[in-house]
Amino acid sequence: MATNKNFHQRCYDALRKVPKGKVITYADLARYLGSKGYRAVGNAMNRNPYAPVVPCHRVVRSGGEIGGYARGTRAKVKMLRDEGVAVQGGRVQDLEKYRFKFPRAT
DNA sequence: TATTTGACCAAGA
DNA sequence: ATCTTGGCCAAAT
Repeated sequence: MATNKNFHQRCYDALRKVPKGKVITYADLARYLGSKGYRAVGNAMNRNPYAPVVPCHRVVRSGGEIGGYARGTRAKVKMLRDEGVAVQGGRVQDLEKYRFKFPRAT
């Protein structure tokens, strides 16, 4: 079962599956892990920025707002735009369009 | 072991 | 629209 590894580790593993040009919300990520620890997810990112292998910058808030980032929200926005995500007014436009959905176990 | 912290969320005033 | 309050979870102190 997936609950063996540490919560953080699972966060990184799941986040790694998010393709470029897509984003995911903290809530969805937590929900995918079978938990409601939205904050724990963000905490994991903040504490352990596994650098390039884990695209922490693709995680945004539920309302489409960018949220925080270890190196500043500015940098986060910049990267998202660079990946093709429309960010304006401090939030993602057409969140539903860019939102990534995890495959579910069959 | 207990308390604090945080890149959050939703609802209320 | 902004601000406050309560809730939620795991890691760090």
